[in-house]
Order: sequence, then C-alpha cells, then structure tokens
Amino acid sequence: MPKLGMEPIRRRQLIDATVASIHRHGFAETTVSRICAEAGVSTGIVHHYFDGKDDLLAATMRSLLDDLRSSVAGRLTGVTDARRRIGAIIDGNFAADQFAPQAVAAWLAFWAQVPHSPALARLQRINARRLQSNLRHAFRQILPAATARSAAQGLGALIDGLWLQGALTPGGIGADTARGLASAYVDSLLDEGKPA
Amino acid sequence: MPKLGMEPIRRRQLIDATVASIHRHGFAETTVSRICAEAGVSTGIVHHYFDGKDDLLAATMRSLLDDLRSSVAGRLTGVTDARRRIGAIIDGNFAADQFAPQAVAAWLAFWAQVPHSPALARLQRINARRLQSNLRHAFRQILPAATARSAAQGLGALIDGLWLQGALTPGGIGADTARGLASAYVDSLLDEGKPA
Amino acid sequence: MPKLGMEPIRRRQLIDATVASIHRHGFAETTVSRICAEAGVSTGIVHHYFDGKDDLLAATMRSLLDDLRSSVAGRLTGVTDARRRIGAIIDGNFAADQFAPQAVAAWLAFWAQVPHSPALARLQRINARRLQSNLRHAFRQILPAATARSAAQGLGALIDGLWLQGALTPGGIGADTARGLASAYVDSLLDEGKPA
Amino acid sequence: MPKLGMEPIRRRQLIDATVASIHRHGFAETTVSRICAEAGVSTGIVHHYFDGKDDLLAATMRSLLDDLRSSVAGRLTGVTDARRRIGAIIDGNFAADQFAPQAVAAWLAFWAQVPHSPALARLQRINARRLQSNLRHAFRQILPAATARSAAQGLGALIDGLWLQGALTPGGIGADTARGLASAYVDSLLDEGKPA
DNA sequence: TATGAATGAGGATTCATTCAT
DNA sequence: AATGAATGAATCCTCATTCAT
Repeated sequence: MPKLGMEPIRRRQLIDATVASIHRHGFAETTVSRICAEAGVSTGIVHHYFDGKDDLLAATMRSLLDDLRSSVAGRLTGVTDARRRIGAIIDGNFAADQFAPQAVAAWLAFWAQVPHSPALARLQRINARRLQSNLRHAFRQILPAATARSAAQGLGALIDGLWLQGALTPGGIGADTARGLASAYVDSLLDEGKPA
Repeated sequence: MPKLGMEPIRRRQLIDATVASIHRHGFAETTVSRICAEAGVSTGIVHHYFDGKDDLLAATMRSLLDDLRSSVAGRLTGVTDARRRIGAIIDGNFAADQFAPQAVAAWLAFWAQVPHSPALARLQRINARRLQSNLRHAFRQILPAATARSAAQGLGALIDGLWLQGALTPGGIGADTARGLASAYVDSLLDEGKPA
Repeated sequence: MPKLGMEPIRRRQLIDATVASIHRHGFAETTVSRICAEAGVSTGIVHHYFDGKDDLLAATMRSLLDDLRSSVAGRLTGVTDARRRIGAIIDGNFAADQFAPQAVAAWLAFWAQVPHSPALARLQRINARRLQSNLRHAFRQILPAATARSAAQGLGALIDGLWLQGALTPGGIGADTARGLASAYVDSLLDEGKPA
Repeated sequence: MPKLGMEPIRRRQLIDATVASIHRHGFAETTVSRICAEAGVSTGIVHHYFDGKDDLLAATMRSLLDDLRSSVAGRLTGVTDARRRIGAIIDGNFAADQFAPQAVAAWLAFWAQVPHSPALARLQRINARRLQSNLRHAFRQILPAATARSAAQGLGALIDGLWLQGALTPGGIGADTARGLASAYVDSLLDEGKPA
C-alpha cells in the first residue's frame, strides 16, 4: 500500500514552493523545475497533484486569496461595531503574513496576469467583490448612503496601493505605517460625514 | 544608400508595439516575434536598435515613465499654489493617456517585474521618488511637517491603488471617479490639518 | 495469504486490455497506465506479471499468434483432402474473432513494430513459416512442385492483403468477401494447374 | 537578405530524413531530434517549415503517396489496352523505389497510424480509391461487370499483401517475384472470365 | 499480492538571438 | 538598413519503471 493522505501535504508543499519561487525568481522565471527544486521533489510530481503548471498557479492564487479571506474573517468574527469592523478589515489586510514580502510579491505577479487569464480574473473578481461588500456594509451604518460607496472604493484602492508600495519599495512603508494611513483615511471620512 | 534618421522612428515604433503587445497578449506572451509582427517589421530588427529584448522592455518602461513625468510636469508649470499643485499632480496621473487600458496594463506588467529586474527597479525608484518629492514639497506648505510626509505617502499609495483598480477591473473605477477620490482624500487631509 | 492461481488470470486480463487499448487508442497512445486503467488494476502490477511494457507487448502478440494458430489448427484437424485443408486455412484466418476490428488493429500495430523489434520479428517469422509450410504441403498434393511454392506465396500475400484492407477500411471488405476472394484465387490456381 | 527559396529544399530534406528515420529506428522511435539529426539540421527548424511533428509526418505520407501516384501515372500514360494498363499499375506499385525497404517500412508505419489519425486516414482513403478506380476501369473492359469489381478488390489486396511481405520479410519476396505473382493473378482472372 | 506515489529521462515545442545575404 | 533562416537551450509535459507500504 502506498503512503496515504499525501495529497494535501504535497499540494501545500508545491503551493508554498510556488510562492517562494515567485518571490525569489519572479513570475517569469518561475518554472516547473524551479518550483520542484524549491519543494525538494521531482518535476513529474506536479502532474500527479495538479493538471499542470497553470493549475498549480491558479491553486496558488486561490490559496493566497483564502489566506487573506480568513485573515480578515477571523478578525471580523463577533465584532459588530461598524468602525471596529472596518478596522478589522484593515488589520486583516496588513497582518504580518499578508504583508510579508513573499506574499506581496506573489500578489503583484498574479495581478499582472489577471487581465490575460480568465481563471485568475475570476478569482480576483470574487475577492474584490467580497472586500467591497464588507466595506460598504460597514460604511453604510456610519455614513450617508451616497458617501458609503465611494468610501468603500477609496479605502479599497488605498489598501491595494499600500500593498503595491510594499511590493515595489521593500524598505518603504511598513505594515504599521500602512495600517496607520488606512486608519487615518477612515477617520477623516467619518469626520467629514459627521454633522458639523 | 542607408535611410537616415530611421533610428528614432524605429525605436518609437518598436516601443509602441511592445506596449500594444503587452496590452493584447500579456507580458508573458509578449515575444520578440509578436512585437515585430505588431510593428510590421522582421524579428532581427530589434537587435539593430536595442541590445535585445530586455533592453527594449526597459526602454518601453522608460517611455511610459517619461510620458507620466511630462503629463505631470506640463500641468505643474506655472502653478505655485500648493493645493493646486497637488491637484495638477493628481490630474497628471489620471490624464486620459495615462489611465488608458493599454498604459495601465503595461504599468502593471512592469510593476510585477520590478522586484526582479535591477534595471526596472532603478527606473521605478526614480519615478517614485520624484512623485513623493513633488507631493511632500506641496504638502509642507499647507500642513505641519510631521503630517506632510504621511500625507504624501498616503496620496501616493491611493493614486497607485486607483491605477491598480483601473487595471484589474476594466469597467470599474473611471478616471473621473479616481480623480474625485484622490481629491477628496487631499481635502480631508487639509481639513484635519487645519486648526479647529 | 496470497491468492493462488492469480497469475494466468492477471496475465490474460492485461493482454486483453492491451489489445483493447491498441484498438481504442492506437499503438503510440497505448501506455502502461492506459492498459492498466482498461484492466482496472494499478500501474505497478505490470511488473509483477511481466518484465515490463515490452514484455507485455510481446506476450500480447504471442497471444494473437496463438489464437490464429489454434483457429487454423482446429479447422485442419481430421481434414485430409488438400483443397479442403487450404479452405480450412483460409477459414481459420478469416474466422470472426480473427477478422474482428480489435484483432486486426492489433495485428497491424505489431506488423509495424516487427522490422524494429527482434522479439516481435521472431514471432512473426515463426508464424509466417508455419502458414507457408501448411500451404505448400497442401498445394504440393494438387499442383506441380514448381507452382506449389508460388501458389503458397501468393495465397499468403493475398490473405495478409485482405487483412490489411480490413484494418484500413473498416466498412470495406467483410470476412465473407475476403474468404470468397481467397477461395476464388485458389480455384483459379487449381484450374491453371490442371492439364487442359 | 536571407537565403531565398530554401523552403522546398528544407521541406524535401526533412521529409526524406523522416522516411530514413522510420526505416532506421521505426515509427515509435522517430523523434523530432532524430529526424533533424538525420537531416543534419537543428531541432527548431521543423517548426519553421511545418506546423509541428504531426504535420511533418502527414507531409511525409503525402510525399510517399505522391511518389506512388506518379510512379503509376507515368506508366499509364499513353497505354490504352486494358491488360497493359493493369500491368502498368502493377509495375508502378513494384517499381524499384516503391518497393525499396525504406519506402515499404514507412508505408507500414503509416498504415498502422491510419486507424487513429484522421489526417492520415484521409490520405489513405484517397489513395485506395484511386487504385480501385483505376483497376475497375481497366477490368471492366475485359471482364463482365460483376467480376470486374471483385477482380479489382482482389488485385488491390494482393498488391498490398505483397508489399506487406516485403516489409515483414526483408529477404523474402523480391520485386520480380511480387510482380510475377500479381501478373499471374490477373491472367488467371482473365482466363476464368473468358468463355470456355 | 497489489497499490499508486515518486522519479527523472526523454518527448515536442518555443523563443531570443545570430548572421549570411 | 533590413530580412528571416537557422540555432539550440530551456520550457512544459509524459511515461516506463521503481519501491515503500
């Protein structure tokens, strides 16, 4: 009898190696053999556990999205206050493992593929919608409906922009600064929204 | 008798074809032969006018940066009022040709290469510094020094984030909405900065 | 406790699956995993019962040859009349299971390998000699020695050619037509051989 | 300016190398690199002049078919007598270059692919129909309509069978013997067809 | 006995680059 | 100046075989 239950282990191993390879060598230089070298397995194994390289890449993006989703979801659980919920979303996006160079480099690479890969575009769309939906719900409780929508758009863009800075300027904006800027943005929106 | 003055024409032709190919096929599928097919020339010509594919790609990014730079510089000329200067920077970043799908797709592709290409990283660093420097100078005239720096960081991130949205969700945020969100962000920063 | 007597069962199972796979997917696409999938067993099992893929293929050809041999032998038993013996050989070659699409496709595939596989060449040679020997013996009893040899050659070639037609044009020549043409050929040989 | 008019030369070179490789190594072992090594060119060249390996294989079969066609057509030109026309067809099929080991090995290999390759099947069908049509026309002039059809089928099968013998038993039936057997078959058919 | 996970050599194909013309 | 034929290294993928369980 062969080893049982290897599938989830190997899949995780290969996905992690893919993220590591994108971080280390870049998306263009992330080849199947590099991924497998990183994982310490032979090249053929990719086709045991995935339909091929593209499938592994899609699975990797799914994994990143899932990590982000649960990072946010975990911080939202039990929080009812709208301002605190927004804070939880911000914190979830800038949590240590989300804002780590490895993760941000991988995100950037996937973003660049999105316009030309229907599979990745679909995943990206789902994620963007969830973030917007979460933010709008929260903003609606503390801002006039008209403002809530653009508040959500603005905060979404700011979060992405801060991630992008993280990816492009490694020593630049840190997680704390990023969180601070996002929080300040929210505060300013709420001040404006308040009656004078 | 060799045609004179072909160099700038051919270089421009190939750079434009590179942007078009990245937009149409994505960065990964942008091959030398596709670029040359797009430009209507033979594959060998790339090595007459560039040192090779990587050099052409770097030249293309340089061209994009230059367009952005002059789009901003043109709007800054003669403007002295700090708030207006910031507005000019925002407008320069979201001008029609800068926020066009072709341009944004190419930017996104280059951003993804930045962490793994010293040549592109250098270009990106120069651009980021210029933007930050412009913004800080302006903000310092209307905000306390302590706030000016993070105001510049925040606005820089927001601009990039809005570009990113433009690239990832084609039908999403338009140039006008983007400009509006960025402007509103600046206004809220100034309100906060004002004495009560 | 190991199951006893599995060997012949498994070998037969794998040989049948090999024929089926050659018929269904062609020789080039007949991989070990396809054979095993067809047989409903795991890929590793081939090496329990055969020395490897090539050995399984040789065993499969041996099995086909054996089927043909016994198809002919069965019809020859007890038949002494020369003309009838030739008829039995023809009937044996075009019996339902021999002229079935599965079998003919497999034969064709093996024929193509014969010039490049000593193992298969040996099997093919044995078979060809047996057929020729049978035919010559029979023809010698009813034809002058000089003619008997080429009669055997001609009939052997015609039989193979009719098989080939069966393989290449599925809806073309049926078993009955094939038998008829072969018989007519024999008859004409005998007429010629007769004194006027 | 690059070398002009290389296309027909290279295509011929690669087709010849394909036939040589099938003869030398067998169809299964005929890889792109072996073909190119045989032709003395690099592997990439195949994709300049053909759509890929399959396209080269189809072109090779087309070339073989064409050689056969013209070998027959050349011998038919100007011949009006039906019996002589049949003789010309036989001679065309067993001409030196058609019955050469290289050619016959390649034919055999292609026959084995026919049932699983629509492209090759189409070519094979065209060829088979032309042969049958030629033979039937000729036989109809010297045999009753009812017999002409099966005469054509029989002779077609015999020719293929003799080729097969040539491929399977290299030292076996030679071109002369093959031609003799086919001619004798035709003669016997005509004798039978004659009124007693 | 039987499994199927794992290997890695070898397959077809792509592509940046070179160079004779 | 410009071409595009030719190269061959590198890519992804397939598959016969091995082996721990």
